[in-house]
Parts: sequence; structure tokens; C-alpha cells
Amino acid sequence: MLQHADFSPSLHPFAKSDIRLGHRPETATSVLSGMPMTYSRGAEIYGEGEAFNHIYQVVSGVVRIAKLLPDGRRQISGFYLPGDIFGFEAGEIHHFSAEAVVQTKVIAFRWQSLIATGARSIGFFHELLNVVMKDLRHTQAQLLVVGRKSALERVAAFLLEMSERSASPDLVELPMPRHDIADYLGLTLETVSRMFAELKDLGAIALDGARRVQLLDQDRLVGARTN
Amino acid sequence: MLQHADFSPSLHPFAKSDIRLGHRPETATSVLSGMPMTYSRGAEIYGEGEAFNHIYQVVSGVVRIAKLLPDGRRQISGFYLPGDIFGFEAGEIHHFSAEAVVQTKVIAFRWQSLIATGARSIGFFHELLNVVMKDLRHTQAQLLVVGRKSALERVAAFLLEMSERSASPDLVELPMPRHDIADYLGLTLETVSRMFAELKDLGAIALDGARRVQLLDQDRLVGARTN
DNA sequence: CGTCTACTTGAACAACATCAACTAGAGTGG
DNA sequence: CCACTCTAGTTGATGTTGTTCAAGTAGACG
Repeated sequence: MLQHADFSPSLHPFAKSDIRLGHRPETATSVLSGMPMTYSRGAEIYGEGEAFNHIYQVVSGVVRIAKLLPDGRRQISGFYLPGDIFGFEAGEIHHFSAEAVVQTKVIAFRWQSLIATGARSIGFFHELLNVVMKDLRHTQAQLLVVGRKSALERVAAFLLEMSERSASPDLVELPMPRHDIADYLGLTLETVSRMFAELKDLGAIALDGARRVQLLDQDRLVGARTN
Repeated sequence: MLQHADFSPSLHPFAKSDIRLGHRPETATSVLSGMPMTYSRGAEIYGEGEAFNHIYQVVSGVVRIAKLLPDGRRQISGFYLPGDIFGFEAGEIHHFSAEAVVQTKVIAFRWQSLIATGARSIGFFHELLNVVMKDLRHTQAQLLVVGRKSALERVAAFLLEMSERSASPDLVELPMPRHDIADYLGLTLETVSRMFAELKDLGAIALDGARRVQLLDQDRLVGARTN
């Protein structure tokens, strides 16, 4: 059995921020319904440079969006959990790649179909716009974390972010390895590991294995985060 | 006279990526036309926490989007030049502030009006969506720069970005002080200054004062940038 | 029980930040 | 037009944070 809890719909798919295409009445045309896909751990959903044809909604599992430099350095721009939508692109091709962090189910929606259909519905584009704007906000927030915060603050910010998105805010399951966390925060995995240890020493968290984190003192974490 | 060239419409306003509201025929209702505004150097266009009511298009000048931490640390997420549109927000309030880097003219468009009007036009929302997705792409690219690149690479990337957006790709005018560049790149102004000196020593650039940069060897710059 | 990968921890090092002094250039007023 | 002032920028010396290299530990799986 896997070490981590499976990331099946904790927030059930098609949640609040949902574009809700799956919930249309049966009268909906078939172009509107998405295509379900399953990916195993580490599998690529789309690669950097591939044509942009679909956007995706996570049903279960976790997806990371990343870019790799020729010399092996990598930056992860975000993790997407059940209900989240990812894969938006301004141009013809994807500039980042998307990979399954664990066994993951997604629904793929053809972008052209969404655009064509959305033109008929007033609220639809607005919802789509909102999803992208939220993504933008998240990326800007992450830019602040990576550009201006200390290693301890970054790890604290990460744990608080995961906590907010978790079903149980005080007991966070981390589906991704240290290496992914490091590449998300602009650190090395060793530094991430040391900061976990430091937060533990500070009494802010307790660790049950590497992947299960108990947030003992949220205030102390918020203090460590700074903002 | 100012040291830097004035950033009057080098790419004229309402350029390619434009939402082109100003170009509508006279039959357009008045809610559609934007409100022209002028800001002097350093003036705030909107502040963090203020209500989100308008988006803006730069007519002339330069705008920086920034977030300030309580202890004075600051992250700039981007610079906006003539023709660019900024100010998108998913929620009710702005999470970053917008300030004029130099004397700047913008046109403010009421968001509610855009949404209401856009519902009538099929291509309009799509264009809006594209502007936001481009912004997202830029912020993701910046996250890679800030999270994974060395000081030299960051400054090289900055100069190449400014070059691409400049009328004359080989002679770049920098409207912003070193401090702004530093806060954009997640560095200190001293480090930025040193990296300029290093690029000069490498023969990649020449400096005519602090604000005018000649790109002598674009290849060497691209090499320094890494990606 | 053995192996593999993920994670942790330690020691030495490098890159960038900080602190400080100095320089250049723009604007101001005599 | 020149001297004064103010801000922006540069450069040097030192310090700190996080990286790198290395060795060891802990679970998960066969």
C-alpha cells in the first residue's frame, strides 16, 4: 500500500471553482464532455513544446507543472489537486510540462470546443477567465515567496498552502517527494529537509514519516512565513 | 530634460495584443470608452488591498506591479510598457499594487462594463482571456528566472527581455532604477550593479550612463541567460 | 532479508547580502 | 555658469545563507 493517503476527491471534483462541464444535462453535445485519462506516477500529461489542444481538470491524484533547463535545473510553478484546472496557454504550444506526481485521473477538455461553446454562454467565459486569473494570482504569490523569502519562510509558506488545500488543516499529507518541494520553492532538497527539521525543533510541526506533517502551532508557522 | 528617453508610444498604444476598445466606432456606448489618467513618477495607480474595479492599458510611460512585505522586502512581478494591459484580479481586491515608474498615461476600463459588453461579442472574451494567459506565461517564466538562475543569468535575462520589448533591440533604455530591477529579479541593487559590470567585462554589453545599455554580443548574453 | 529509493545530517564551500565608503550625474539656486 | 545638494549608482570588505559533496538512515517493496 502506498505510504501517502490517496488523493482521491478530498475536495470532490467539479468543486466551487469548477467550470462544471461534466454536470451538464444529457442534452449537452458530445464535444462538450471531457475525455477521462489516467496517468501513473511520473507519467507526462503533456510536455514542454507540445501543441496546446486541451485543458485538464484533476479528478484524483496530483499534478505538477514544471520547466526543465538543459543543465537539469527545474522549476515547478504549481501543484494541482482534485478539482483544479490546469493547462492554459496563450499560444500554440505548452511552455511548461505537466506530470502526474502520483497515480492521477484527469478529464481533458478540447480547448477549441470550450471556446466555441462558451461563446453561447454568458457566464462561461467569465468563469474560465476567473480560473486563469486565480492561477495568475497564485503564480505571483509564488514569485514573492521564491524571490524574497528565506528558506524557512518558504517551507512554512508551502506547508500553510498545503494545509489550506487539505481536508484536514492540521494533518497534512504530502504526496510529493522533497525534490519536488525543493523545485517548487527554489531550494535544494537538502535545505528543505533541514527546514523541516528546524520547524520541528521550533515546535511548529511534528513529522510522522517524511510525508505526514502535523501542524502543531499554526501561529508559529505564520510567523515563520512572514507575510 | 530626462535622462532616459520618454516612453511614449514606441509600440503605439492599442497594438497587436490590444483589446481595441478605444477603436470602436462612435456607435459604441460611453461605458465602453476608457478613462484617461496621468500619474507622475512614483505615483500609485492602485494599492494592495484596494477594490478591483478597473483594468488599465498603458498609453505612455512604464508601470510596475509590486508587493511589499511588512519588513520592507519587495517583489516586482512585472513592468508594463505602452500597449500593455494590467490590473487583472480574480477576486474583489488587488493583491499587488501598481505604480508609475516614470510619468505615465493609462486608460482605465471598468471591469464590470467590459464583462457586460463582452458577453455580446464572441471574440472579445477570447482576447481578454489571451491577455491574461500571456500575463500568466510571463509570470511563470519569471518564476523560473528567480527560482533557478544565478545573478548573472537573471540580469542577462532581464536585458534580453527589455531588448525584445524595445524599439531598438541593440540599444536598450532602462526607465527604472537599479532598485526596481533588483526587486524584479530577487536580488539586491548592489548585486545587479556588479552583474552589469561583469557583463561589461565579458564584452556582452556597453554602458552609456546607468540607464542606457548597448547589447554588443547578444549570443554571449543568451549564453549567460542559460535557457 | 536484501535492495532501492527517499530522506536526513554533517562539513566545507560559494554565491549573494550586508555594511560602508566613494563617485557620477541631475537638478537648484546664487 | 558655477557651486551645492541630492539621489542613483558603483565598488570594496566582510558576513550569512544556502549549496555542494559526502556519508549514513529509514521505509517500501520484492
